[in-house]
Amino acid sequence: MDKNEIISDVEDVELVERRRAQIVAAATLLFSRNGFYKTTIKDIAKAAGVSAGLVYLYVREKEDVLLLTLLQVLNAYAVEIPKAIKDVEQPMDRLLRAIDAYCRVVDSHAEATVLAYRSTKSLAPKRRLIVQQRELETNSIISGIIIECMDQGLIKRMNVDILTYQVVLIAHGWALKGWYFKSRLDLNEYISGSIENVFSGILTPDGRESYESSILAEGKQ
Amino acid sequence: MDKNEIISDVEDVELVERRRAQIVAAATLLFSRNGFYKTTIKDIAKAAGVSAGLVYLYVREKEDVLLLTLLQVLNAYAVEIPKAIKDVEQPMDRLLRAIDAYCRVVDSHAEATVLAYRSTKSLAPKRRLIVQQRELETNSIISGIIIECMDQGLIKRMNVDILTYQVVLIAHGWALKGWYFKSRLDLNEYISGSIENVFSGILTPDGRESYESSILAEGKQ
Amino acid sequence: MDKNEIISDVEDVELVERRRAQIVAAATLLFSRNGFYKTTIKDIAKAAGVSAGLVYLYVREKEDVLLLTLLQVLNAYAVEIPKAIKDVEQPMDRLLRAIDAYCRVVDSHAEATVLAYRSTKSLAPKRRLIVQQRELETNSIISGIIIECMDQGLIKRMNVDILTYQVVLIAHGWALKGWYFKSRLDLNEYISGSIENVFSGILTPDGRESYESSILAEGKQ
Amino acid sequence: MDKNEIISDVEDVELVERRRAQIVAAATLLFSRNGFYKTTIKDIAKAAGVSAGLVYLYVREKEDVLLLTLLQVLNAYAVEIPKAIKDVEQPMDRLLRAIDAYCRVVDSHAEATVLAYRSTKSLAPKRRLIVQQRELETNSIISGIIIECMDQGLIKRMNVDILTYQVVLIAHGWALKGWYFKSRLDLNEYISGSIENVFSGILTPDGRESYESSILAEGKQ
DNA sequence: AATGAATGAGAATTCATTCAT
DNA sequence: GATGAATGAATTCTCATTCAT
Repeated sequence: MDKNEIISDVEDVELVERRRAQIVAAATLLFSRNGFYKTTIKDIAKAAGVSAGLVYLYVREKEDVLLLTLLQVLNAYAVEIPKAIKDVEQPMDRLLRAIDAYCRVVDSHAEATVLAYRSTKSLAPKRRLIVQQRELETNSIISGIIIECMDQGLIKRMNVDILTYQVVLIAHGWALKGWYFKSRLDLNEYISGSIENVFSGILTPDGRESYESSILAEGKQ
Repeated sequence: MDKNEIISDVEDVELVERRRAQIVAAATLLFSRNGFYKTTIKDIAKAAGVSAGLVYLYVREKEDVLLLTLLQVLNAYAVEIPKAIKDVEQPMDRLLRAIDAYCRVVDSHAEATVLAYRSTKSLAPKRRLIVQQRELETNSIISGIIIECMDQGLIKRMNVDILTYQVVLIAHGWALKGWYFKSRLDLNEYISGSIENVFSGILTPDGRESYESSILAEGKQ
Repeated sequence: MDKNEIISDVEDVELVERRRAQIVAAATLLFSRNGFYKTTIKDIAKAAGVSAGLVYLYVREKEDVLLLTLLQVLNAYAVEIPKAIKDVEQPMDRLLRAIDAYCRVVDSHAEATVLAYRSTKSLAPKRRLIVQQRELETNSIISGIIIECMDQGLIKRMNVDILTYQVVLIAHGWALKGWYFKSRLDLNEYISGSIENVFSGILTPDGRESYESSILAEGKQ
Repeated sequence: MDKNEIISDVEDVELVERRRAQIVAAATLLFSRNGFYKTTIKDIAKAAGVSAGLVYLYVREKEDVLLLTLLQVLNAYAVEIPKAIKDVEQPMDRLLRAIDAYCRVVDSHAEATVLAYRSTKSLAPKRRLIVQQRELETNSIISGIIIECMDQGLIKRMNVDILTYQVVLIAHGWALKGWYFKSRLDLNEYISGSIENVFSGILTPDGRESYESSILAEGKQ
C-alpha cells in the first residue's frame, strides 16, 4: 500500500531495498537541488554510482523514483515524531515535544520537505494519493495528541483540523520560507516563538476587547 | 523593476500589456493544472488563441511566462489587501480585514498560489529573486499592521516575523492544503477558525498551567 | 542579365536603386561579419534603418540580398581594374597595374571577397551562375592583358587560364588568408613579392637544372 | 589537442572512432553538397544509417560535426603529403612531389576542400583556431621543403610565406575554381602548368626587360 | 544482475515571409 | 510606399526508456 506497490524486476527483496536506498539517496539530493524535471535518470545513476539501466531494474518509471523519495521523507516524519513522544505521558508535554520534533525533522530534511511541496503535483494522481495518504498519517499523530489535550481540558474545544494544520504549517513553514527566516532567527527561536504564538494567543487585554468588538462588526456586515 | 525587465520585441506598450495578459491567463490555467514542465509553449499558445511564434514576441524564454504568471498572483495580493483596509482606521480591524482579504485572494487564485510554491524554484536565481522580493512586499503590509497593533498595545510584543508568517501561512495554507480542507470546512469557517486560534490562544486555564510548567521543564533540559 | 533580374514591387527605378544600395550596404557588413545564415533579415533591416517588411518590397527572398551583395563586390572589381589601366599603354605595365589594382580592391573589400568564397554556394544554381558569369568578366580583363603580353612576346606562350587564375588567386589570396598574412607582411610587400614570384620565376640556375631533370624523371614514371 | 577535445558520452574509444567516421563520412557529403546550414542533423543521421539521437552521443553540438569533418580533410593533407615525399632525397624532387601530392589530395577531397573555405568561419572562434592551427601544420611541411631548396641554393632567397601560399593556392585553387577549370584542362595539365609558371617564371627575355623597367617606374611613384 | 549504447518522440526557439493597417 | 505584428514550418538538442550483451 505504498512503496511496495512499486514493482521491481529483481526478486531478492533485500537487494531491492538496498539498491532503492542507494537510488533514493542520490535522487533526494538532486531533486532537491535541481528539481524533478531538471534531474535526469543519468544524473541519479551517476550520483548513485550505478548505470542508468540499473535504475530501471528497481523502478518502472522516473516518477517512481520521485514517489520513493517523497515517501522516504514522509516516513522520517512518521518515525521521528512518535519516537520523540514515546516515553512522555503528559499530553501537553507530548504536544510540545511533538511539535519540537516535527520542526527538527523538517529542519534536517528541509530540502526534501520543500521538494514534497514542489513535486507532489508532478506525480500522477494515483501516486499522489499515496503521498497524501501518508501525510495524513503524520497529521493524525498530531491530531491525536491535540484531542488528548482537549479531552483533558488543556486545550479549548475547537476545530481540530485547523489546529492540526496550524501546527503542520509551523513545522513546514520553517522549510518553505527558510530563505526568509534563516537570516532572521535560528531554529530554536523559531520553534519557541511559534509555539508561544499559537498557545498563548497574541492579544493583550485591550487587544482582546478590540478584537471582540471587531468580530462583532464583521458579523454585521 | 519587475515584469518590465522582461523585454519584448513589440514596441506598442498597450499591445504588449494586452498580449501578455492573454498569454498569462492561458499559462496560469495550464501551469496550475499540469505544472510548468508538462505545459508546452504550444499548449499555451493554443489556449491563448495565438501562434507559438507570437509568444516569443512578448517573452524571451518560456521561463519568462512563468515569471509573468507568478508576478500576476503576487500582484493580486499586493493590490487586494491594501484595498481591503484602505478605509479602515482601527488597527485591529485592519489586521482582521487584511487577513480576511488575504485568504480570499488566495482562494480566488488558489491554483496560482500553489503554483508559486511549486514553481518558484524552477526559476533561474535572478528571476526567483524578483518573485521573492515581490512576496516580501506583501509580507511587509501585514507586518506593518501587526506593528501598528503592537504600538497601540493591542498585541503582545513578540517576534514580528514569526507572527507575520503565521498569518501568511494561514492564507497560503488554504491553497496548499486545499485537498485536505475542502472536504472538511468552507472558507469562512477556515478564516474565522484560524484567526480565532492565533488571536485567542488555544489554551484553557488548566492548559496554560500545564503549558508553563512544561516550558519550564524544557528550559531545564 | 544580373541584378535587374531581381524584381521589385516598387516602380520608381531610382528609389529601387537607392533602397537596394541601403540594404546591400548593411547586408555586406553583416554577412561578412556573421555569415549569410546567422544574419537575419531583421538584422539587415535594422542596420539599414528600415523595417523588415520594406526589404521585401525590393527583393523577393533573402537570397536575393546575398546575390545583390555579391554582385556589388564583383562590380567593384570590374570597375576598379579597368580604371587602373585606362591610360596605360604598355602591356607589361598594364598587367602589373591590373594586378596591383586587383589586390588593392580585394584589400578594400576583403571581407566581402571572403564572403563570395563562403557564400556563393549558398545561392540557388540560377543565382550562382549569375555570380560566376560576373566573375568570368573580371577574369577576362586579366586574360586579355595576358594575351596582349603574349602577343607582344613579353610572356612565354602557355596556358592562359592557369596563368590568369594564378593572378586571380594572388589577389583573392590576400583576403582568403588574411589571418595568416596580416601578421607577416603588409599589402605592398605581398603584392610585390607575389608578382616577383610569378614573373621572374623562383629558381636559381642550379635550381633550374635540378628542376628540369626532376621533371624529366616525373615524365618517365 | 584537436578532435580529441570533442568529448563523447561513449567511453569505448574504438567505437567512438568508428561511429565518428560514419558520421563524418555522411556529413562530408552533405555539407559539401548543401552546405553546413542547409544540412540537418537528421539528414546526416539518416545518411549515416543511425538515429539522430546517436549523433549526440558522439558530438556535443552540430558544429562539432563540422569541425570533425574539416579536421578530417586537413588530416588527409597532413598524412598524404609526407607520405609522398618520404623516400625522396633531392629537395627539388621533394618539392615537386609535395606539390603534386597536395594537388591530388585536394582533387580527391575537392568538395571538402571547398567546404573548408566556405565553412571555417561558421565555426565558433575556438574551433576555428583548431582548424587554422591544423592548416598551418600542412603549410609548414611545404615551407620546410622550400627552405631546404633555398638552403641548397636551388631557389632564390625570397619571402617564404608568400611562396608557400603560392603553392597552397595552386593546390586549393584546383578545388576552389573547379567549375572553371574542369572544362578547360585536366588535373595533370593543371599541375604541370601551374608548377611551370611558378618555377620557371613566365617572362620572355623581352618581357623581363619590360618588367624590370616597369618595376622601376612603379618604384618612383 | 548489470551495463551502457541506441532510439525516437518531443520541446523550445528562431526566422523568413506575409499582410492588414 | 512603409511598417511591424503575426504566422508556422523547420531545426537543434534532450532524455526517458529499451535491449543486446
